[in-house]
Amino acid sequence: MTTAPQVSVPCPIGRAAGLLGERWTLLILRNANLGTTRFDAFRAELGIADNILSNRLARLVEAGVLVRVPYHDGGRARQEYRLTTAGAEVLPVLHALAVWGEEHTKPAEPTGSMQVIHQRCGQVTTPGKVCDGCGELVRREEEAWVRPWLSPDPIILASPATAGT
Amino acid sequence: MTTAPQVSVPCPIGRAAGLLGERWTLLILRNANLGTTRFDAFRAELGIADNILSNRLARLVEAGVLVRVPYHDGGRARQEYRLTTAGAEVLPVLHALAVWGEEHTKPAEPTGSMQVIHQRCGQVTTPGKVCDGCGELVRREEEAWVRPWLSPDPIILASPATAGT
DNA sequence: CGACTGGCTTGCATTTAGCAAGTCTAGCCG
DNA sequence: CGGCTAGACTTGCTAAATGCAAGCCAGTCG
Repeated sequence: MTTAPQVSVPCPIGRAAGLLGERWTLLILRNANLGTTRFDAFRAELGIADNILSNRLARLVEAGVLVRVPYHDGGRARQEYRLTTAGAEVLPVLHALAVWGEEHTKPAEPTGSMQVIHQRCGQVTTPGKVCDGCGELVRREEEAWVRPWLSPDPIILASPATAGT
Repeated sequence: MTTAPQVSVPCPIGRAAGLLGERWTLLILRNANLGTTRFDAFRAELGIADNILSNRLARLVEAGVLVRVPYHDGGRARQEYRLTTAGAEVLPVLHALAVWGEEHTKPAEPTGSMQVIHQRCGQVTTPGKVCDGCGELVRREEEAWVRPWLSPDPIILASPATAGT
């Protein structure tokens, strides 16, 4: 495992990087925060190999970042990977990466850039901060992302699986 | 290269993760932000293999996150790797990781946890936020980290290499 | 009953990472 | 002046991790 040896070092940054810094993990969590839950959907969206996706999902479940929830799809048992609270709380990391990436890296070909929208007031705002439009704290349930290279429609962030579910 | 294929995808998170999410990179940047500049020092602090360190430093220089500055040490030419502005700006990512790691991961053996101190008022504060003690914005030059498993002394964050240097 | 789909596991081939040892430059020591 | 040492790397080789392709199994559709 790539960065896993670091998972129990004394530095919290080292531990977080040891788990989240493995290849694909941050991308999986990004998509999970945007509502992806199924194995196939992750595979299709990320272009990740099956065995690695399987491995990563297992590790994230083990780490308590995702939960595996069986559900029924027309009578058939299927699995869903839902965010836990810990998974939902990687959001600040994603925000920080989004800001840094927007500022310091360039896409291969110019595309409209990602935007975070405060659904309550409808304004575009800086990721991870108080709303630029209305000055209020942007709550997770009120936050949506626009990723114009995929679709012009905003995507509201997924809510974590509640303890009872 | 581990995550490098992602460096020019349209999503800024993907691009940032493609560069910063490579193994060791976040740890190198963490230490660089704490003042490490020399090859040997990174090697000793991280326990990273020479060839990989060499490779990562080269990639970070290429990405504009670090600059290689030759300097004189008693008449001998040495290299120093200094943060650029882009390198200094990964700080929010480190803050987010520190908070998440502190909250959702456990060290192998209990140690005093990492603390961020606002030097101006001397208070411990939450990483990446307005000072919990005095309510003012914590500027980078006023921020110090205490990492008690290494030393009880606070370490003031390194300032990036100025354009002229 | 055969095909199909979602969610995986298995088997290699290819990349990376990790370790050890070697190189090169340049002071410093006696 | 010859040998020694230190910093900053390369080079070679082994051990993991990644990627691709194929296979499997349960259930549902036609």
